[in-house]
Amino acid sequence: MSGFATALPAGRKRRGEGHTRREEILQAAKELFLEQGYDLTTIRRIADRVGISAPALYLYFKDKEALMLALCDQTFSHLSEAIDEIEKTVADPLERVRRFGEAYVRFGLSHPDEYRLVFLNPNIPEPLRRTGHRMPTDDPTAPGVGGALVFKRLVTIIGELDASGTKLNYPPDTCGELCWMGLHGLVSAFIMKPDFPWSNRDLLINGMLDVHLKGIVKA
Amino acid sequence: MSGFATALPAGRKRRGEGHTRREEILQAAKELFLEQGYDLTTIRRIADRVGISAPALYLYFKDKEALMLALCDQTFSHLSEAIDEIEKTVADPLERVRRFGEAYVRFGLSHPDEYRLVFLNPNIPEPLRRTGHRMPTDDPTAPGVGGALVFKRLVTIIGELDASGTKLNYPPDTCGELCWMGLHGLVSAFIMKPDFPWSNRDLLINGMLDVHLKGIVKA
DNA sequence: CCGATAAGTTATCAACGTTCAGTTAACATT
DNA sequence: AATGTTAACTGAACGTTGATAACTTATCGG
Repeated sequence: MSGFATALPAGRKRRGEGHTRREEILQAAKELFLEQGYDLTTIRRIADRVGISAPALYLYFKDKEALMLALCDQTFSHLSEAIDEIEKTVADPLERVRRFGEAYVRFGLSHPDEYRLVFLNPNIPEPLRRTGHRMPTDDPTAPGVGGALVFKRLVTIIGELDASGTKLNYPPDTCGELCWMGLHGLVSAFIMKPDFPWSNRDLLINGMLDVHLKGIVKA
Repeated sequence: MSGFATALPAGRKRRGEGHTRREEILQAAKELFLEQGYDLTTIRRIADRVGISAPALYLYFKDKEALMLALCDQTFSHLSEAIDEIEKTVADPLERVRRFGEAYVRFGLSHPDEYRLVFLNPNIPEPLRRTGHRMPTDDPTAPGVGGALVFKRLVTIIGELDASGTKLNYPPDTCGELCWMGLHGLVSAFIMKPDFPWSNRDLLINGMLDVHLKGIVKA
């Protein structure tokens, strides 16, 4: 047993100059997805950038969708780490919620393609669409669940806000859902209509956070 | 001058049994888009359902994107009519905003597929996505502006709220954007994750409206 | 009937995701 | 050192896609 899931047998040299072809592919795909979006990024172009043929890509990923989902999970784990950091360093529950919101929005805006794929993609190919966005699943290792887990953590944090004695205007679940919906609407709008003349971006982000934080806790 | 923009010269008979081929195409495309989404709906399948060949479709629409945009406008004109009704019957500015929000959410929830088509279709062709949904345009006859016009009307209504003397926490534009983003997040969430165990739907709708109305006007 | 034009066809294109069948490179064993 | 095995890879091809070109048919006014 190698203990090195996706690697070759130990000592084995590879064709390409890179050491882990899978990582090379992920990197190239990530660059291209970010440059041109999902649709315009073709398997052939990814392969070209890596320096291999298109079919070689299928040795590492079942299809284009699996490749993108692998990238999504990889990306969402970064957001999850940012939330870990907040939970470790921020004590005040209300401040935690705000910091979560800031991190969430920042993440969405700097990873629009991954955000789109996970949170607002109804046109995903059939097998993926059948399971919605995998939210109902309870297997955290399944591909594509990163977004759902992050959402659940916000609900948890707001639940702690309630437990810490802060009086809420709605049940904790409802507060969490409202807050997430607001942030999600904000991020979606920026992503889907980037050229629209929105008023100042930071004003909108802070405004959304203020509106929801004030609206959630009892006056 | 015929006054019948897309029609044939008066008295002219058509090949198909339908009277306006363009409408037939729109109807078939709408059904297929709603059944299978944008990507899975092919030009050939639309043509099949209408009973014509694929290239014939290009006699009526420049490309697949233009067809989609025509559908978007058609759908959103219905929402626009509902807003006309509110503006005619509701005098109080704050109440107008709330009623707008209710109508917007109701529209989204009762036309989830059309809403998806216009506001959260990330697999829309790249050139279309780059321009958002053409929100920046100021030509009201241009295709694809239906959603944008509705949004602008909210901003206008909130602007009147400001003009009527109610003090706002942010500029009217910003208030409108925040409010729309919140409602959009709400509708999107319900549409995209209908199976998620959300808390009570009406509680969330009213909660979102309360949160934003209270957050927008000065305490 | 005729010329014009609207409406539609077949044939075809390049590009896409993907699969197939075969080839090369690196190892373990003899 | 030759051999067999297998991972890694390639070129050619398949079936579809959106879209175009070139051509045909139907319907009209005159």
